[in-house]
Amino acid sequence: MSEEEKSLNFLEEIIEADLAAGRYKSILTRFPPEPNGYLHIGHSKSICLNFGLAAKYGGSTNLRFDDTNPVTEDTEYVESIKDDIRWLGFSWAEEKYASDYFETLYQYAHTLINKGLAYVDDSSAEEIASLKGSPSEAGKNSPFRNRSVEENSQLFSAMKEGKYKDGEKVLRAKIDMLAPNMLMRDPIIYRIKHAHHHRTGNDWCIYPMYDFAHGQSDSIENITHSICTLEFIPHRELYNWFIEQLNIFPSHQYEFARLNMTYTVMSKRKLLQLVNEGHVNGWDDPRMPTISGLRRKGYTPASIRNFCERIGIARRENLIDLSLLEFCLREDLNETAFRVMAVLDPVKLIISNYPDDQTETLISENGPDEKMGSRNLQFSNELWIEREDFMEEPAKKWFRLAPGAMVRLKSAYIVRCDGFTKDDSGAISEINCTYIPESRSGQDTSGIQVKGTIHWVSAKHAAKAEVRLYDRLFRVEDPASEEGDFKAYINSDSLQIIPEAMIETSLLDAKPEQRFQFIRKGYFCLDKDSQPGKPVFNRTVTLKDAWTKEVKKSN
RNA sequence: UGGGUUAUGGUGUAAAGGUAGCACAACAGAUUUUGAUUCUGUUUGUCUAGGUUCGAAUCCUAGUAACCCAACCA
Repeated sequence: MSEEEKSLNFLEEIIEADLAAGRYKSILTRFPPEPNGYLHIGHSKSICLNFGLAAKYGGSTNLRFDDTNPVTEDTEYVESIKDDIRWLGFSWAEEKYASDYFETLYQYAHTLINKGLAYVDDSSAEEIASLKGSPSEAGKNSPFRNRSVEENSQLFSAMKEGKYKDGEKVLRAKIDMLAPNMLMRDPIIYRIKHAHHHRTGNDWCIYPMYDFAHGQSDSIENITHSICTLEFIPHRELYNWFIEQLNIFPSHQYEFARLNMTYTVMSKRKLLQLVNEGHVNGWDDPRMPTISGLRRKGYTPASIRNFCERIGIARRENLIDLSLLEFCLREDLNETAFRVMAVLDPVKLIISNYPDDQTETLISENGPDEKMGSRNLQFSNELWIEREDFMEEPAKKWFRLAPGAMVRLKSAYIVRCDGFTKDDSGAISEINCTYIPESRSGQDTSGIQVKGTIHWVSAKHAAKAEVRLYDRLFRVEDPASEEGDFKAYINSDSLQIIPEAMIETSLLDAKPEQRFQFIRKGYFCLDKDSQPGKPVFNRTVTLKDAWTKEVKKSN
């Protein structure tokens, strides 16, 4: 074990080196979402990283909302983000907002102006863009670049006072229009937005840009390691430039590769489209890769944390198999979920030699671990079994029910199929069996060995439930990199609703977010749409299924 | 005037000049009152071409490929 712990990711190496060199007494990280959408599984990689690193090295983590763009942000998102982080199992040291620092940031801007390092530009957005050049073409200086410190100072103050309309003026850092890094070509650091901010209301009509808020906020909070994703690499030069010019606490930015996962999309923009255009039913639709969607689907916080641990941290682009996430989920659920019986596609099984007026109470274990206890099951001569567990003409290697064949009814008796009846459409309507009285579960003296065990529910005692089965949202592994609109690759069969599944009555006591294994069918949990007496279950994940694979292979 | 970042099995991720390891996936077998779980085993890899070295995924040289940067978004 200690051998494995020796291999550190590159951030752990940096931190250990910093600590060993005495550069910091302890580390402080931050998780900095913009409150303009819901968190997704990609964010959980960042959350686990930032909080995990701090925990590992005895530091702490701030939650900071990067709320510098009032037109896209909302309190609704702030609350959902906090919920999701707490649900994942993390606690932040301090809850901060970039907007807490608007006054300080404004003063910083004046500092820059006074040093001759910022100027007010009256150019239009188009003019600024055209003078900016391109990656392979140098930029040109703005005609407003050489305004005096006094004029800039006055103009910037006037911007703050609301003397100008949106877009009329901006404040720019005066760096180098020839810089190969586009971000160093006099980046805009303040723009005018007469908009209502979810926290500061109408106090401000100028708002700092990301680059003039993020690093400064890190610095103000004394963040030691500011960890972000790869696309911010070019920002690091600017990040450091501001810290140096402002002479403030030197936080350092480090970048890692964001999470991509097969059969889903991870950009907020795309997820927003799925929600707004009705391809899913909201941000917490169980098919969404959002934390709230995964949570509603039945994912456990531990499984997500474990997943984030296993995928590792590095600096190369990656596309993680969805199957790894599902593996982590099953690993957790296998140990914790109670086993119950539910029949999703019911067909009637009649036991001809079991008295019609008799009901028997059987005992079934709740799980592989004895500590999970047991419960009572009602047994009678009329049962529901899964339609797919009967084959009129059995395939090879089939060891479920078929004419003349025997199977064990889980926790009950062995039955032999004597015949069946069909309805007018040719579908099986009833399966006739006899049971072996000496084969009762736990006290079997029949000596009969059967290969198959199937689940069942007593028809006379069954309750009903709606069951929702979810499949992957997209038909292709990487919809975002596919040609054309990613929405063309949506899996139209990602949701299957079973209006009336037959469930054992103990499931009527299910609590929200309580997870079950429906034996042989998968893991399920109660959905928030449930009403008293009218439960709704979501399939969290299927069980691994060697039989279906076998069938596919022989076809 | 372009700059930056990254390349290890199907997918991730280790190996800091010295046995290419681990996990997922796949495949095979054993156990099983869940065709689940568990257990055992197998297959598959250092971007290319040169070079240095007793020895290279690692160092050097030259290529190649992928990704990021031209919002008054973050």
